[in-house]
Amino acid sequence: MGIDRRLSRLAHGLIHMSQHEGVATSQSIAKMFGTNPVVVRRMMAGLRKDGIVGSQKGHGGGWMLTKKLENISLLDIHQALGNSNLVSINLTNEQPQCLVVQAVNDALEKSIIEAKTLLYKRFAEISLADIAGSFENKKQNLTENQKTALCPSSQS
Amino acid sequence: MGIDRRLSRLAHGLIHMSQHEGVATSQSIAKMFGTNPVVVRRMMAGLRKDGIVGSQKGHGGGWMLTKKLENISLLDIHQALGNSNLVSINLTNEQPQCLVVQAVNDALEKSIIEAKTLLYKRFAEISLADIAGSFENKKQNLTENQKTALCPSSQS
DNA sequence: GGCTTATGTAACATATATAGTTGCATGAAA
DNA sequence: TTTCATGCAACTATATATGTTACATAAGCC
Repeated sequence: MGIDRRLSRLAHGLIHMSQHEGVATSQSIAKMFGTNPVVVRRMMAGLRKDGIVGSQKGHGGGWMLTKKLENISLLDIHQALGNSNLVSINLTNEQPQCLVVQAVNDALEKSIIEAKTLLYKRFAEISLADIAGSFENKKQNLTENQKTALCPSSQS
Repeated sequence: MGIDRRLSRLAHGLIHMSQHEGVATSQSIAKMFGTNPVVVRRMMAGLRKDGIVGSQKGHGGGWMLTKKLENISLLDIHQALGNSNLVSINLTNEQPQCLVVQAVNDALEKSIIEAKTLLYKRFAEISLADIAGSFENKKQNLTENQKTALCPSSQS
C-alpha cells in the first residue's frame, strides 16, 4: 500500500478551517500541506460527499465546514476517503481449497479484524474538537510571541 | 502500502514442509503459491537469517525447517520479513512546528500504536503448530477420499 | 458582456512497495 | 563433467497515493 497521508492532512486542514472566518480556498489549504490545489480538491470531494464540507464555486468561493468539529470523528474522515486497507497484510488467494491455507487465513483474518476493530473504535472516539482541544491546551503554555509563529501556513 | 501476501504464503508453505520428509525445493514450494522459485528464495532468505529455515545447495538440496512448528509464531515470520508498515496510515511531515499538526499526529499515532500492539500480541500468541492443529481437526472430519485432494500443490 | 477567481475533472507523470521474470554465478551430488 | 539446486543482480509489471498540467464550468465584479 501507498503512503497515505490524507487522513492526517485533512484533520490538520479542517481544524484550521474552523479557526477562520469565511471560506478557505483549495490554494490556501494546499499551502498547509505544501502541495497542489488539485490534490486538496480530490481529498475534499470525499468529505463533501459525506456532508462534512461544502464547496462554493466562482469568485469568493472555496470550502467551508458543514459540521461542527465535535461531530467530525477521525473515523468519519477515514470513511469519507473510501475504504482503504488499513492493515497491509493480505491473505493468499491461491489454493483456496487447501485446508492449510484456510487455517492460515482464518488465523490471520481474526487477528487483523481485531486490530482493525480497535483502530476503528479509537478513530470513532476521537473528534476533531478533541484534537483541537489538546492543541489549545498546549497553546496556553506559550508566550504571545511564540503563538504568532505557530502555523505560518494557516495564516496566508 | 502494497498487497503483502508473504506472511500468509510462508505460513502455508512452512506447514506443508513440516508434513513432508526431507527438503523442499524452491520449485515445489513455488507451486503452492502459483509463482516463481525466485520469489520463494527471496522470502525464505529472510527466514533463514532468523534461523527459522536452512538451505542446502546443489543436487538434492532445498529448504528445511530448523525450528519446530510450535516455536514459530506468526510474529516470528512477520519480523523475519523485515519491518513493514502494517498500518497503512501515515502522519503528515509538513509543518512539523504547527501545534495542530502535532496534536493530530499524536492522536493518530496513539491509536495506530494500540492497534499495532494488539496485532503483534495476537501474532506472537499464534504458532504454526496452532494453525496446523486447527487444520488437523478439520481433516479428521473428512473421508479418506477427500483427504487425498486436500492440497494438490503440496504433493508434487 | 467580459474579466477574474474559484471549483470540477480528466489525463498524465512520479514515487514506492510487492510481485514476477530472466540470466548467470556458485556449490554439491550423481 | 553433467545435472540440479540455491544466491543474487537487474529488469519488468502492477497497484496506490501523490503531484502536475490543462481545460471546462460557475459565480462575482468591473
